[in-house]
Amino acid sequence: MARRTKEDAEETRHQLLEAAQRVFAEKGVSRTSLQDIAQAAGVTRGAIYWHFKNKAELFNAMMDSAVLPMEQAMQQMGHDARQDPLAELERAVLQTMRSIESDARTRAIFEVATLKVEYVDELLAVKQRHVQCYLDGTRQMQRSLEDAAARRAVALAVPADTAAHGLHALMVGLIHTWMLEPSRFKLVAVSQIAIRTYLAGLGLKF
Amino acid sequence: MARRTKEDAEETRHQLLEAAQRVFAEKGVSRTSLQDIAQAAGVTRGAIYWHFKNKAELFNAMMDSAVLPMEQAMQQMGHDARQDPLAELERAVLQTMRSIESDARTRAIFEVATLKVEYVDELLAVKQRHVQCYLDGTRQMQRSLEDAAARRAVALAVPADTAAHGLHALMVGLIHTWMLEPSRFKLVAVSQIAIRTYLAGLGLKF
DNA sequence: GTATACATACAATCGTGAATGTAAATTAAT
DNA sequence: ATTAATTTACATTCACGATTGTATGTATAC
Repeated sequence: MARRTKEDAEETRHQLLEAAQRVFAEKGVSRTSLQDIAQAAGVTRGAIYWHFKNKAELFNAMMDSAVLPMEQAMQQMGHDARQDPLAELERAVLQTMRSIESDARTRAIFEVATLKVEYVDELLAVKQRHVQCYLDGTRQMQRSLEDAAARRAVALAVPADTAAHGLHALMVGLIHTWMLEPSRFKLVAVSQIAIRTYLAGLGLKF
Repeated sequence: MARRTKEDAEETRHQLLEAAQRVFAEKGVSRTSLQDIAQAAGVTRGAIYWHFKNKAELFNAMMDSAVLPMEQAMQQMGHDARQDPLAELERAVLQTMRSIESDARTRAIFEVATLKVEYVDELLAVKQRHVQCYLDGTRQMQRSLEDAAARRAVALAVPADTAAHGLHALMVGLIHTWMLEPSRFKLVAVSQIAIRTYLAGLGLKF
């Protein structure tokens, strides 16, 4: 074939990301060949090698398309001093859970990230991004918890950083458990109860 | 080579499981060939095909060697009516965490199970075993929570099954988070605090 | 002697990356 | 405004190594 317009190129790039998400979720990352993705996107492998260096970079780009929006949402927490930091925290967490439970794209990408990829070799960089995301998340949570405790004039039952680790682990565990068997419970509903239970244990009430 | 005694055969089988654990943890499941494992065990692929049908069955056998003992420990919970079910629950959970944090074999296998395997195709059966293990675990936890509440003559703050889901998710999340970056926190110490915090939120005190 | 516990050899497939081809879109020159 | 030159955005082809499953060989324990 031949040269297309820039908009067309962006469109095929987008199609490739969509196809990758679908096929990765279906077959797992290591078992899908670039041929599989190209075919699902209606192009050949040549197109992939034009837009991405290799499978790892394609995978990275796919993750970015889902994770970047969430990171932004997390970053915005705590910027409005009039809001209760606890309410903001809960809102952010439940919004994430809602996306995972209801949005097919987000769910597929989380499914890949939790069950259908091996974090080795080239994909170690992706794991490092997860680590960074996790560090940022716990730091943000720690601040929210400290602010909430101060506003309520109570002391946290445990050190704030440890409390944040636990809260983060609770989120991660809820997502992983739900991914294992989504029919077992309602992610948003159970998450809300679990988080409020944990916060209550810290001495924080709504 | 040639026929060896039955004890020798068992020994090579054991060596194969050990080698599989090491190499899987190093390179990920999909990227390790049976040749890699055979070489690490000091035999050839023929030995593997003699003892196991294929890579999936070898993987299954390896998981069993680590998971079966833990399942037994969980099963034994609640069989002694004189013990506080909450103390038993905590003991079981922390024992698991201790194994993961201190025992290299257990840690390697959990590392593979959480970060270095894709649950697709032939390995879907392994995922189903995880699901079963998860269902058994939450059921057991639910019973312990109900018993503990009854013994203390208090009502749980939330439905028992939901409470169990949350507690299980907390464990899973702690393990996953720790695996991502073990240097970030002490697994046993943080787990104890997090679990006690959650239980306090349920209205249960030690 | 025979079944066992492997080792060795072989065929067939698959995925990758690079090389090469090519038609259309852009740009520059006239 | 044409035309020519040059990129662009892919498609096609090829060489190569890596794995897998199986088939067959073989020495030894029983």
